[in-house]
Amino acid sequence: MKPKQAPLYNHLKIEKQWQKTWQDEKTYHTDKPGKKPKMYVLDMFPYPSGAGLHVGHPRGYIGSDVYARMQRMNGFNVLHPMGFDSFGLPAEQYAIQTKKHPGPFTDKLVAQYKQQLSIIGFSYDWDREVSTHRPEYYKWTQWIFLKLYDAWYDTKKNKARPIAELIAQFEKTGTKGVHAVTDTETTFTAKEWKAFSKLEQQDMLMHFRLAFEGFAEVNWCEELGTVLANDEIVDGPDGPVSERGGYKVIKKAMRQWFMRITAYADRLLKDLEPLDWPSNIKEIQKNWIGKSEGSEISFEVPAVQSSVSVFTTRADTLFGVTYIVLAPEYPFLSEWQNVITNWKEVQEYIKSVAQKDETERTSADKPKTGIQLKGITAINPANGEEVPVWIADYVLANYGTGAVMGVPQHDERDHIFATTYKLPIIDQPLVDKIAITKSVNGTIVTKYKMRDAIFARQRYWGEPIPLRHAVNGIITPLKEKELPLQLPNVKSYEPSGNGESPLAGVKAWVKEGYETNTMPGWAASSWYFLRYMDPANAKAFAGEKNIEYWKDVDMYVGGAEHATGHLLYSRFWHKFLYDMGYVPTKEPFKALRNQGMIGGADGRKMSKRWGNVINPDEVVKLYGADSLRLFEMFLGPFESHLPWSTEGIIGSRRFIERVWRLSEKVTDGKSDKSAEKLLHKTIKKVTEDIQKFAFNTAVSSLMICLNEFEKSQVGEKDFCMFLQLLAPFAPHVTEELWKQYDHTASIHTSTWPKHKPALLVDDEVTIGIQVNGKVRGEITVGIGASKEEIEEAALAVPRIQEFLKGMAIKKVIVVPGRVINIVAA
RNA sequence: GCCGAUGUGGCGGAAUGGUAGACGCGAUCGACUCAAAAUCGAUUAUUCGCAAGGAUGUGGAGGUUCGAGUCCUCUCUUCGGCACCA
Repeated sequence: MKPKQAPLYNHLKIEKQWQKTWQDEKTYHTDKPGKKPKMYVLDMFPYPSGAGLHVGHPRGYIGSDVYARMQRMNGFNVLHPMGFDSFGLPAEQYAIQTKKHPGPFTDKLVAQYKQQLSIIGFSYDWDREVSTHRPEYYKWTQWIFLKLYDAWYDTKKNKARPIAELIAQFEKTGTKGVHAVTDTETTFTAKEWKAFSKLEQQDMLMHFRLAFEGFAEVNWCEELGTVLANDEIVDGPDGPVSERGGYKVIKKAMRQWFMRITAYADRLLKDLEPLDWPSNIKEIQKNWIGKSEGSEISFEVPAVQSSVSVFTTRADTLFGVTYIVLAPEYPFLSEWQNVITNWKEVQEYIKSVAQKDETERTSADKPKTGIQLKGITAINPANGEEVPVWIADYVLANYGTGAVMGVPQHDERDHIFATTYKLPIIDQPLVDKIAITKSVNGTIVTKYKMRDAIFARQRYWGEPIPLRHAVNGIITPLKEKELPLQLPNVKSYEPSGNGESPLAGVKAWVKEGYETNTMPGWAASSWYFLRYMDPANAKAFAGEKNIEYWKDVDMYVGGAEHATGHLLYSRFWHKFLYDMGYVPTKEPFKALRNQGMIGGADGRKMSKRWGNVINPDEVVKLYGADSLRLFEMFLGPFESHLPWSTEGIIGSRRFIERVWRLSEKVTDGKSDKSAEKLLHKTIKKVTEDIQKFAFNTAVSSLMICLNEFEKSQVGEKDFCMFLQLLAPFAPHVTEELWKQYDHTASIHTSTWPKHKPALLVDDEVTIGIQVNGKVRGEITVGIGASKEEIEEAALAVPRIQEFLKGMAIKKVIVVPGRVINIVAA
């Protein structure tokens, strides 16, 4: 029954009221693991910043919410959670400036953010909210870190294993040869292993652990007394300077923690293939991992009774080698100094290269420099020819072997170098790569461009790394029951001035020997999706039953900018957890969709600087959350970057008002046949479109349906089905209208409509008539009309006869239901 | 430089090789109104024409096809990713 008198559409009242009801009644509550099929729909959780939301931010959330809502109505047990990635820079900066603890400030930001989200009407199960800066959460981030610390990668079994098993192997049989992942020479017997000091054993094991300590070049600013990220540095007149203050920035090797993501390079590449991800994201990850297959070939250097091993993907050009080039950092250079006759100049060259920064050195279009190592030559193993040995800064020390063979005839860079230094360029026939590699005793190898990831920040507002350093250098991981290792209070949030984090200034902390680095931003976000499965669990990062049931994320929605960061790190951690038996799936995110950004109406990025920021709170207040949601979905393809349009949202608002007004003329009886037929077409279209994230065309088809409804008689049942189709987009207004038709339960837990196939078929169809491929008219024919009948009818049209006058019909093509093309000359 | 996208009315965009421009915004005209707003109706790719109707048209140049926005070749624009990775 419809209400006697419909009130005016008041979005403020309706939206507030239903948001409260949904919250009170836990309409979007996720069921415990059971028989119901699961559907995990996840948003990339936000990083709460003081700036708050603009209308571009919720776009992805709206898309995933529409999807989640339809799947809920489809009968799935939907897990659709939200949380906050709450460690990081904004709160850190705030703490430095105000000298106040970032905790309360972060809590405030989280609350603010949540408030902004809540008025948009998302169907999140807020009972599962997580914030990564809370000790209950980061206890498990630390726990996973310890598991990584206590693991190594077994390249034979191609999986991670506990480090204890490696130690047992060392004690029993020792080890032999070069480890494929770490490139470390480890040759010792069991006896020798036992004779190692504790520290030596620790150092050796450090080459195997998946979380390990090492040294890395960082951007160091002496004046600021801190390490800077790449984007905090700008180019100055004499090399790089800090963005803030313009102080000189140099490269400095510092102790760091790392994650051995390179151990997983091949699996990260291979397992990408079957994922339902946007192809460009897969492509970006693929390029980032950068697999290349080639050969390692050894060139004898008789003068020093040694050899240089080069890596090449073009072993087939081996006969064209005219010189060998080493990276300036090539490890054995100083051992050869007595033989190198121009050692002084060589040394100077190496020094000058060291002063250049990374970007200066690696920009492809800068001139190539180098210097010959006089006094030594290398022997080409293919033909025994003697070739000169050079060092040059276009060769990178940390890729391949740090040495390359120069083939100017076939390599552009070598060609430039050879031309610059007047080295010979010779043309030799190509040979078979594999055969030549074998014949010169080389090996076929696979290399990756991807590097191990630095896992440390010299900042306060991050997870403490749960390790103790003893005075003698021995590192002891904390026991599980000692977790979480909570962040201590500090006097100053500023970096310490000698490159260490503010934790280094806490006496009690240092006395305990705790690690003073904190974890990077990507630690917490690499596993948060698992925590949502069982967010309150105090005994595990998530309970087994929950993990078994929820398994992985079915639909993940977020920005494409995480392609080589978060999305890669999460996959790495997940694979590790899989290897160790903690999760049942190899991949965390089965399907991924990227939302496009919304720019300012002026076509520029939405930013305070341009004064083009639109605040969603104001839009919601003025037009309503339903209008905002509908408009953001209608604006254009989900993945496209689109400009905001304040005029445009009026169309969505009008649409909702028209739906509201239509409800007044809905009858108890049946709908017109035409209206009913279109409704069922719309059901099919909307269902398919939401399924494939084509929200803009789904909304468009709802508009088309409404246009027809306004011209027809519409029955209550059909109108309610229409409301159901609209419900994921405009949850408030549809709930309000739905409840006016004697429904006690929420529209959002109702069953998604199914189209009747019989109603999709039309009796008649209008098709175009083409003459020689040009449209000259149209006819309406019965759906069952044969090709002959259509042809006859088309030829009977006077206008067509006019066109065909004086021409002979050569051929007639009939495409049923579409077009008829008459070919004549 | 390499890899991947992208280009359609005034604007956002739609279109399994089959009637290009759905849907929405904007605009123009009309109805309602004392008037305005809101609402409703009509028109709205360009161009020639009084009209009927014609010609042109999906960045550009070719091609395949009865038929191309869609497929192929070359090329340009814009945007992302990587960037001396041998």
